[in-house]
Amino acid sequence: MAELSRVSATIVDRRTARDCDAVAIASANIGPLAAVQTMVAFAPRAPIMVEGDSADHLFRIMTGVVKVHRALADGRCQITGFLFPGDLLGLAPEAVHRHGADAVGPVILSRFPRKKVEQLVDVSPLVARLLLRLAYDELNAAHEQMLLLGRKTAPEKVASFLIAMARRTGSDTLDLPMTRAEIADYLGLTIETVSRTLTQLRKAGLLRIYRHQIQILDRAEMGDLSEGN
Amino acid sequence: MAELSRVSATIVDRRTARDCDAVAIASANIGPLAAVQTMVAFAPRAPIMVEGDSADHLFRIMTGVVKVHRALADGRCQITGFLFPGDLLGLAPEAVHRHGADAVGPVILSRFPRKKVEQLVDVSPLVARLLLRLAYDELNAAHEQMLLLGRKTAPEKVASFLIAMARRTGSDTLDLPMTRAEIADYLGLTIETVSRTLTQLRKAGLLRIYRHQIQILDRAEMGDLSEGN
DNA sequence: CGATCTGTTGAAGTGAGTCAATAGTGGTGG
DNA sequence: CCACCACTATTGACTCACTTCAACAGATCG
Repeated sequence: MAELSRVSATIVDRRTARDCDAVAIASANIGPLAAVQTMVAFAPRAPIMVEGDSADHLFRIMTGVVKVHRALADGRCQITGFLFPGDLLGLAPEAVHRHGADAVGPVILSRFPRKKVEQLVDVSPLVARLLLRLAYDELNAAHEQMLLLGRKTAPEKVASFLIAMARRTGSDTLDLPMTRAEIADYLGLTIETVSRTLTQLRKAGLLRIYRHQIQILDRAEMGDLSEGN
Repeated sequence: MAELSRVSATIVDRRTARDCDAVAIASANIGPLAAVQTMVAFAPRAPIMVEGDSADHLFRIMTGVVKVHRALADGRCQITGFLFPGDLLGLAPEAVHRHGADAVGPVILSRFPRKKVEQLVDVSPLVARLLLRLAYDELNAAHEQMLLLGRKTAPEKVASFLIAMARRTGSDTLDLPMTRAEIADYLGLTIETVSRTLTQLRKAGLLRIYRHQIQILDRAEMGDLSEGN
């Protein structure tokens, strides 16, 4: 793990109020776990978990965004999810990880020993319920993404992605932390198709784009597109 | 729910020894739940759950195969998974189902009230662990399928599917219960592409095909193909 | 024994990928 | 501080894997 020994002050200061809120909310949920956590920071693009790593820690995202992915032998990559402040990483009960996880931008995580978490599940039905709830939310998201990957067209995929991001942040003005390549690997497309589709949506008057800032102009139209209407 | 009042004897008798074994194994796992179960039977193609149904029961597949799916407004469908004897259905803790489930062939399920299950989670850490384990297994399968849907070619998809089915049954001779249309909706392809790809694999000497019976002749080659080598 | 559903095969079309050139951007060091 | 360099994004021309449309062949079932 490419772990940074010290957290740069500038990295922390750049975080938005929204991130802090999300962390605060998640802290309330995690309850008894708070006692045994350690902080860890990662530089942009640093690998947090590698496929095959032994899985002996649970992470919670404090600031920044993490991508979780699987790859084929020849390098083709599918990003299975983006994790945001408050989300958990490394819950799967396997001995070794079946997926990799990288920092998208600068990331700060809190880390718990997995054994402690498992003990808590046995002791506290509240923790068990929380983890079950989170697992099923993830499963639901995964199934939704399977529908996207298997059956949606490129414009529908991009629209779905932007709408989902807007729903998460609660704003129609997005500041995407990920590159076009990462969006492509998330949507099962190529960078070129993502780029072309974005300009196509812009020319149709649905978006305004300046690099990673994207503003959704016609939310209704975008919503219809994302659902295949 | 299109529920049959009586289970036809012929349906039951047609089940294989393998199915019965799977059920026996699953019964051992489910432990305390066994006391509150009811049996329900469904005819081939009968809907078991409809998107939007209230989710107040948990099912366990006793015999037969169930497909779980999501659809877009215009009818495009993605099958998110096939469930086999021993598998659970309807665990998600939402008030209403986000997915539909249909019987593929004749199906017998055992049904539990959801409230009872939730009570058990609170009382028994063993049940909590079991459900968590199952949820993460499903999540892992979903992520693997996302890699397939987003990044694999048609031959790789079909090979992956057949290898996975062979792994599940423990035999290289498969008797697929699902139609080409269902395979297509599971792999994000069309019926025609599934059909063409199967004949292509057959002509390459990797398969032998007679309708729903498929025999994997070259397991190594098929495995390589499924992993993108 | 016809009607209907499922599966196969062929021909033609197309959405997204590939290859390639160019234009922006951001970080680094002289 | 700015000039360079490497990286990211956009755009165009072309290709191709998969889809679509269509015809037909087997199964299955009343």
